[in-house]
Amino acid sequence: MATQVVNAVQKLIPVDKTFCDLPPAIADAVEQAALTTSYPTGAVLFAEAQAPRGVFIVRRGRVKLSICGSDGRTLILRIVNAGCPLGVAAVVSGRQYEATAETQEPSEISFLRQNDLVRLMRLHGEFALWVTQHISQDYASTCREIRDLILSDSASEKLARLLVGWLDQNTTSKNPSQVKLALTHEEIGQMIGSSRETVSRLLAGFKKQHLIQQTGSTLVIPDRLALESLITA
Amino acid sequence: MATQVVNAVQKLIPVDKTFCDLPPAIADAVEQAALTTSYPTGAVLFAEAQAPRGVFIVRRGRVKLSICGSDGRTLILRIVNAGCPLGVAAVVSGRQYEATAETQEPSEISFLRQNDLVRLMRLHGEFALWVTQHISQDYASTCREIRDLILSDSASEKLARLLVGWLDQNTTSKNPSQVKLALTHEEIGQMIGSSRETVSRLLAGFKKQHLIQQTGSTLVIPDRLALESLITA
DNA sequence: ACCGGTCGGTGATGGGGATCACACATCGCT
DNA sequence: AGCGATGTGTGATCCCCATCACCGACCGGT
Repeated sequence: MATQVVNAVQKLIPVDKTFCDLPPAIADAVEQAALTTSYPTGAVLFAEAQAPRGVFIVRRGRVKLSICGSDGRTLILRIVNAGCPLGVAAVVSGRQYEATAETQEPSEISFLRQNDLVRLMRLHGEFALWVTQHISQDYASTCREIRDLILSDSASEKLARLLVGWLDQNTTSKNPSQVKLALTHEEIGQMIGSSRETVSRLLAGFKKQHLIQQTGSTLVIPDRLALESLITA
Repeated sequence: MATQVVNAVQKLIPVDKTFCDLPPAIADAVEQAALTTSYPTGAVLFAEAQAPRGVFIVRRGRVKLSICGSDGRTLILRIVNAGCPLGVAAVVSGRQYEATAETQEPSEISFLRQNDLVRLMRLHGEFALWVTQHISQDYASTCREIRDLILSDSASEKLARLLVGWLDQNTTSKNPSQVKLALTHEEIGQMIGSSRETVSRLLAGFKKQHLIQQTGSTLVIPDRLALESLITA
């Protein structure tokens, strides 16, 4: 609820890789202007409706982006991995942060002040393009979110879609039909816009239909197509 | 509505104003690369999931942006007025158009090919910044849309919010509590994610509570605060 | 071991709105 | 006028899911 921005750990951290996939010259310029710090789990980088101070670029870790309705319910927009800038839209448009960003694990995050971002964008069209590409992806992803959440509406469909989406992200794992379950039922509910209980019941139903198996925090999806068949509904 | 349908689609149109609020030098560069044409009502500039060809910049008129769910239902994202670029996210990210754009009245629209857009952005950081600002606004508006549509959910709340939003856009009219109703109930339903019948019933209810009055296609909202009181819900 | 907190399962209940099914109005067209 | 197309009003029905309520499991701290 009333979480506050953690300003505790301000230690400078050397980051090995060049800045994402930017040309070295520009990456250096960005690197010089940015301040990279380390955050513990649960740190709030910025909160919805705050005035923008600058952008955060995730160098390592995972950050949860969420928005909060007037009734107090929460919707998780997406989980952001390393390489992505956060809060760009707010900084560029000068309006307030459009969501709340909270680390989900210890993370290293670069901070770039508003002035520096705009200055660098004006200076390097290439950098501006990079920034724009990321916002574009965010925009596209948000549009998909809208389509999936509003125009579907059986909750089981949304859950199935979420699980299949997780499968797609798991190109890293050796076992491609396996998913590490890093979210609580409540959080899953916040991702698909439904209640904790519904998620519980749906997952139980999926198990009963042998669409998924769960051992500990590991989900196994033996038949991906069966799950996908729920989506066309 | 159809007084005189302009069907000379490929006719070049001289546009009086400089390009939105861009510096003249850049505006000229953009103007040279762009092709401005005239469209009748109902023209589809691009459709969801098409491969991007370029961006469209609305010079005059109104364009409806919508997305379409797997079940065939439609959600109207927003109505875009003059001055706004369309389809930028798709072009910049190289993915498909994220929505469908359709003119709602005879409009003049500039087209800028993908290559030219990227070239101009790379060349003029200022232009890239302008583009980015517009996407940022789109992104913010989409986030608001998500919050309003998913985290609220009484339909009456959404409708009230829509009406109040229309009031805010009407700074032009002499009578500030008056709204021209340019959408059918079906389209209103598509804006708030509910069915035509629900919109009908809700509007009837609002009238019965004297929250709105309707004569022809003109809505009068005598007590804005009363409507707003429905929103906190 | 005791306890407080977070998490997960599951029943019962109720309501909001989608959906179906009409009827009526309006408008443009031939 | 006559006719289709389109938009609107309203009743009846039904079902999904939010919500309330409660219980058991697990985990860390003292």
